[in-house]
Amino acid sequence: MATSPSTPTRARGRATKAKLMTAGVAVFSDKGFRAARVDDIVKRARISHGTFYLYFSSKDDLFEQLVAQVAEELKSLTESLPIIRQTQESRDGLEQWLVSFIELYSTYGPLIRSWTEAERGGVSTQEDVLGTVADALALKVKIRKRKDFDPRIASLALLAMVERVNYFSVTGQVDEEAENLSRTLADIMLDAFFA
Amino acid sequence: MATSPSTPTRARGRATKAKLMTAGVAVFSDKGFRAARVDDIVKRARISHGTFYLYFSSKDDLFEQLVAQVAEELKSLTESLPIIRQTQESRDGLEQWLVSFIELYSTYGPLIRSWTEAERGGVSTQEDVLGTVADALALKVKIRKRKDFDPRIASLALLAMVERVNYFSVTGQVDEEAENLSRTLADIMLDAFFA
Amino acid sequence: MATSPSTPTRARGRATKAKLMTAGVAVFSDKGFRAARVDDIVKRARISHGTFYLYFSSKDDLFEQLVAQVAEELKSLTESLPIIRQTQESRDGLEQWLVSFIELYSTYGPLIRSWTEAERGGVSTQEDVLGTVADALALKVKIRKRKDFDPRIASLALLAMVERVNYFSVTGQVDEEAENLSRTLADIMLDAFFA
Amino acid sequence: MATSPSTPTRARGRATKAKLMTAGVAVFSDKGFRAARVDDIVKRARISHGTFYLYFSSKDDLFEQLVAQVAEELKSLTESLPIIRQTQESRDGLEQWLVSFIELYSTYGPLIRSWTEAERGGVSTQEDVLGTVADALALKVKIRKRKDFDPRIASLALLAMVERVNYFSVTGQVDEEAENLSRTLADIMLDAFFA
DNA sequence: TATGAATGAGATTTCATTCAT
DNA sequence: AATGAATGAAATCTCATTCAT
Repeated sequence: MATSPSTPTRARGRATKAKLMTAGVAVFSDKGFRAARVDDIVKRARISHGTFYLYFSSKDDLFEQLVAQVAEELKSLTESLPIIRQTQESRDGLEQWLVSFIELYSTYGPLIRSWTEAERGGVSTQEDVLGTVADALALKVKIRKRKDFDPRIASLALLAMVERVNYFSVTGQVDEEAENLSRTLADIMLDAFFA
Repeated sequence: MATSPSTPTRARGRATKAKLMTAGVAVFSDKGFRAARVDDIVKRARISHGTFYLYFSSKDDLFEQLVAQVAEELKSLTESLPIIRQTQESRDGLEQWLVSFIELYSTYGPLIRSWTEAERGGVSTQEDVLGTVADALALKVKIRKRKDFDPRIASLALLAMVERVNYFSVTGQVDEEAENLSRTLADIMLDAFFA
Repeated sequence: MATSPSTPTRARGRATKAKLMTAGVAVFSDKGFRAARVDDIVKRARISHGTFYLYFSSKDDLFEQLVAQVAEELKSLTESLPIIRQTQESRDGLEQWLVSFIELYSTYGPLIRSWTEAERGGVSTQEDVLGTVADALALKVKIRKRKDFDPRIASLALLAMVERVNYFSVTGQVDEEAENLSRTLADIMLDAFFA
Repeated sequence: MATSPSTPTRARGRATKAKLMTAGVAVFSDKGFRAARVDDIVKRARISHGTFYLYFSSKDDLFEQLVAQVAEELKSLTESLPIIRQTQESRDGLEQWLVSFIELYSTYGPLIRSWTEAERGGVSTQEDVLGTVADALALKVKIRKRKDFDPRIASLALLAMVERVNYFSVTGQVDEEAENLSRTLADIMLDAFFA
């Protein structure tokens, strides 16, 4: 239908749009895509109902713009992933990277979780976030082939673990300090890869 | 509001209710709680609209009854979890158990994923499925204390991994045979626990 | 459930809400609470269906707000009731007051009659309109104690009579001019009180 | 539509029908015609849903049969009303009659109140119960014409009073013994008629 | 650029009545 | 004569989007 309205040109307009996007992350995270009401978003942004459609052509449009934003940040993140070998250096590098990963997930995790739900036409599933990162990870892990599984699955498995534990950490179902978690998880990952 | 209508007394009624519950699992899994239409459910069950409300007082009610059913099955599953040691026997037992776990997830996984979305009043999140099973697993794993993490987190992490990989398997983003997966995952778990 | 939506801030909104309340009185009066359709109300107000729920969270909510409005007007009415003695002055004052009472009943009588029907939880019955006014009346009537009845019952009885006759007048089962009625009723009341 | 099913021929059938009518009085009285659910009625009668339609072709049909029953009893009541003059004998007779009237109202009052609500096609209003009785009463009262109102209005007014007070007595908003009430009301009536 | 109000398509829910046993 | 189950038309309510100012 209507294409996304043009980007606001003045400072005030940009500020309004930013407020709406921040509110969008919060509300989509809280309630999921479907349950999120445009009303919830505009209330949280303290913006009027009509103004929303000045910046986004629809609820979908807002979601897509948020996704694009996350994708952007994810891209830089995966690109910063170091080569992983069975060395102390790698361990430190991986741990460091996991801190960033977890940080990103603290902000966007629940939003990403609502990804699937928002898919319209089956497109988004393939653009799976974890899958993408896992593929990058698999390429960086210098691991010997094991007869029973390939690195891609292992990467996916381990990232899933990271994501989930972090999710529990964010929602308070597990209370460990972030720092602690990343070390623990780095340990498990390396143990698993190089068992 | 209205309380859940009484259980049907005759065979025909019980069959109808069962049909509706089966259809419910399918539709909630497909679309998530919010997007699922009562209409979708009754159409799939080939039952009239009004009949739905003969057995469930609302869409919420159906969901809650499904959750209760899953919880029940999960309970038996966790109870059947064997003690896990660093032996070949344990490996086989765990692998076997994972097959059951994965099977359960094949049926109810997507439903469980729509859990959060359906929560009304924040109750459900705490009754997290994985969390519950993870706690049971932690108790069964005979593992030496590692300085940096307790078995509960490890269990949770590993189950998260299992769940996620299985989810990818179900949705076709990873294609491995179930049998293969369970062995792979059992390997990773034991490696991680007893590294 | 949902709480009553907030009051409109601008003139147009207030006008719309007023239109809906006026239509509500008419429709509830015509058909009673249960038989009244939200559809009837919005059609009469020439307002769209969705707008109704912008101002009232439900049919119940509209009814409750109308009841509150009636209660408000009744309060002023009872407060304006003069002291009643066996004098010509009192007779005139009472007659005058009855005119107001009848006028109020012409507007809200049928609505008040649908009170009982709408009661949810048995609250409304006790807040009986006539009862309230009768109590006020009993306090204002300077009457000697009669051995067989107290002023409160007499007041109630007489007001009931007034209400009913007026109702018949409104529905055309009795055709007397309003002016005529109030004099007649004032006569009967004073005769009864001071017989 | 369907005409009323034929009267049951056997004892069991008659008992069932009686149970349904009793339940009908109770439920219509409690909730009014519209709000009364067939379900409420059959539950109270401890009869199955389907059986209801064995005896009554519709909810309306039940109501009409109940009305007919009340009308019957009312007819005998009005016929038993004595001539009323300004004598002690008349006072006693009227009081006695009011006892019967109140008794009838204790049973059917709330049902009669739901009369108007049930009217379909404006027929019932004219068959107003009080109106009918009032007319009978007016004929029996040997009263001199007052310049300002005719006996019919006075009768109606007074009966309305009687009905209403009795209604309050039934619902517990006034607590006087029935015996007491009838004397009080007889007093007011005669005072009013023969002031 | 911003807003409060209005809209209406589409969802959920109710309940008198019919059906099969 | 009795029953539990099924039906579907009609009602209530929701909410993304558009409109007028």
